[in-house]
Order: sequence, then C-alpha cells, then structure tokens
Amino acid sequence: MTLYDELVARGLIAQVTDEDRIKDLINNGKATFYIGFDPTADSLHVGHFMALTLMKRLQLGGNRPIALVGGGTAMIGDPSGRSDMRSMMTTETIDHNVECFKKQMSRFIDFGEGKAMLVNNADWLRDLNFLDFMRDIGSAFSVNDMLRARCYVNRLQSGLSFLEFSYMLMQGYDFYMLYQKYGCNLEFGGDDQWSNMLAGTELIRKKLGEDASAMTINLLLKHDGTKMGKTAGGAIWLDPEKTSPYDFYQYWRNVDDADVLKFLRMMTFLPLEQIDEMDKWEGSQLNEAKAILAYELTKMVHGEEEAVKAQDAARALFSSGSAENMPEAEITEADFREGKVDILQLLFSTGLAASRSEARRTVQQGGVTVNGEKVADPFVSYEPSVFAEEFILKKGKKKFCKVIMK
RNA sequence: GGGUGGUUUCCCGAGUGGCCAAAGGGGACAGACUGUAAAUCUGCUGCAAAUUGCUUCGGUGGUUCGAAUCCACCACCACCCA
Repeated sequence: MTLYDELVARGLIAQVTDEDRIKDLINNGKATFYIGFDPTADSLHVGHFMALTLMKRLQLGGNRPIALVGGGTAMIGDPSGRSDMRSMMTTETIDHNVECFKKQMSRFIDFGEGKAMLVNNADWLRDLNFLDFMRDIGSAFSVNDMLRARCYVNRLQSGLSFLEFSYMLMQGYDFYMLYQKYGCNLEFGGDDQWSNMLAGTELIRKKLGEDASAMTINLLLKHDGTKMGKTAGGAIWLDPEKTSPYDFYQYWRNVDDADVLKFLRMMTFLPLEQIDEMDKWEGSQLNEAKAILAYELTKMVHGEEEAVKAQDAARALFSSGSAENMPEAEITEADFREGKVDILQLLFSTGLAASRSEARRTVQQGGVTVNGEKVADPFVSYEPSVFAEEFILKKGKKKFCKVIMK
C-alpha cells in the first residue's frame, strides 16, 4: 500500500489541489511540506497532535517536514472557523508560546540534520515594510475572491477587522517564502484552512509561474459534527501540567462508540489490518477498543511509563486493582478547622469540586464516597489520623483521588 | 462622520422600578439504567460560617426608601447612510 493510499484509508485526506502530483511527491519521498501552527497558547493540543502524527507518517516515508510556528501570523490571528475576534497577544506571550511549541514538537518529530525543520514566520513577517508588501503581494490578491472564501462568509455577519482579513495574505506569503527558501512544494493543514492554503498556491503561481500543491486533513470531529479535544474545562493539552496523563487517558477512554474506530485510524500508528479487525467488534467489546485507543495515544504523548500508570489507575477504579497509581491530592493544615476537615473542604481542596457549594450539592445528591462508602451528610468531618490510612475520595463515577495529608 | 439597535449569570436568550441570584433552552455536574458508550428519565447549576448574608446583569456617576430595569457620560459591537 502506498503512503497516499494509507492516508486515504485512515480517513485523513479531505481536499487536494492535484491528486496525481501529490501522490507522486509523497509516495516517492519527494515532498518538502509544511504545516503551520499558530502559537495561541503555551501548549499544543490534540488538534495539533493529529497534524504532528501526519507529519511523522510522511517523514517515515522519506519526506521532509517543515513545522512552521506562526510567531508572525499570531500577531494577527486566524479568523477561520471563529465567530468572534481574537484577543490580541503581546509579542512576549507569542514568543514564549513559540518556545513551548518547539519543545513539545521535538518529542514527536526528528529535527535532525536534513530530516526536518522548525521555522518561525516571525523571521520574515515582523520586519515587513507595509508599502513594499502591499505593492508586491497585496496586488496579487482579489478582494472579490477573498470575500467568497468560506472562512470569511460567516464573519461578515459578526464582524471582521481588516487586520484579520489580511491573515490570508500572510499565510499565502508564508508558503511563497518557504517555497523559495526551502523548496517547500506542499502545504498541509486542517480543512478549515483550505482557502488560506489556496492563497499560497495561487500566489506562487502568480509570482513565480510555478506549481505548488496543498492538501487538507479532515478535522478531528465527533460523529455529531462537534469538535474533538474540547471539554467544558477547555482544550485537551499535550502538556502534562495542563492536562494530566490520567485525564488525557480518560478523555480517549470515554469517546463515543461511534468514534473509536475513526480515531484509531486517524491518530494511532497501529497497522490498518489490526484496526479493521477491531471494526468487527460490537457492543461492550468496543470498550476494549477504547482502552487501546487511550493507551496508544497516551503512550505517544506522555511515554509508555505514564500510559501504564494511567491504565493502572483506571483499572484500580473501575475494575478493582491496586490503588498504587491513583492520582493523589494533598491537603494541608490550612484545610483543618479545630483539628478537623469536613467533607466539603476535602472535595474543594482536592479539586474534585470547584467550590464548597458545588461539593455540598454533590454530597446531597449522593455522589460522594469515601473508601467506597457513600457520604450522605455534608457536615461530616475527619480527624488528621484517618489520612494515615488509605483514603480514597470519589466524586461521581469517574473523578477520584487518594488524599494525602502533608 | 451621521442615524438606528445592542452589551444579562459557562453559551444562547427572557427580563423595562420592588414578587430578581434573575424565565426558557443548551452545556456541565450528580442520581437511576448501562459497557467508564449512546439514548432516556430525575435532580441540580453565583459564592458562603446557608430558612440567613454577600457579590453579579459592559464601565463610571446619578435619581429613588428600592435599579439588570430610569437619567448622564464613557467604552465596545452590529446594521443602514457616507
């Protein structure tokens, strides 16, 4: 199976500019391709992760990836897929985020000599001269075409600043620069980037009379069309400080039945034959597929050791095993009042509940247990000595921790 | 630059002087049923030392016994005209 066919089989490819040319490039290791990452936060999230796995797949096929961090484009903010205006970030924040991105990417992609490159578009965007840029690049863009681009249409209702409108020019310019500097002949991106990417291929054609290609990856969507990787608490991050390996594992462990196989194909490196085999599974057997998905992804992002820990903790909670790898939470003397901690304070201090009020509600609704025993009274409190023994605090079905007295 | 409409709790959105911590929906959370799934049903959803108190309806100041609601100014947004 060729690389291109595999990408198709894994359900990754959404749109391409020229299928035959792209096949020839990537199947034969002739592509120097780039994917852009805008440093809007100090960690990558699962959406970026899929792009990284794609980069890896192509690199394994002998192609040369360029990870482009948008230290320049982040000054503007990509309006695609957004209904609101992005808040402006300072240069310091952006540069800090760029550094964080670099570190995380290095774990997945081999940036060894000649194998891959990490480039920052701040290098050419920040020092641009406005008039020169407008005469040179702006003249090659048609506002008529831009207004027709899908990504701007809904923004015309809710408001779009000229700053954001110009994002497309920047991204097009990136490709144009990478093409000239590094011979980058292919751009990848999320399907919501399609029009921005075409801006690049068009610009290269207009300015240089040469062809470059673009290909979009299907967005990581759930079966109901909502975005994956977002929870009420925010995004699922790759940084263990922002999303713990356990939470990361649980996130994937809990995907809908309808999505497991899709995610296994898109995100993991398991052989397709093995995944096809799982495709025959039904009902509760799919639970096993979810465990595999969760384990595989956690292993890739946090390493095997953390993946095993997360798995053990999950087993300990859901199918009785050792409590050794359970998440721990510390309490301190400050939590005690008159020598005791009450259950509400425990829930609050361990982060299981966002406030004492929320903790109280949960207790009243019968959602809290200590060492497996339901706590019905919101006023119960505990002496320090009980924490010398194992003290497992559980809220709801899935949230729990071992309480440790500091 | 001119005109009109708008800014409400996580989101959408009702509320035009007291009965407002603020309808309804979504989401989140908890319970039942399950397979750590989905669907469904129930509860719940500002904070707290909790039959009470405190803080909230873009910002500031004012009117009033009493303001999310009225007035003034400011900020931001959308639409129409230039």
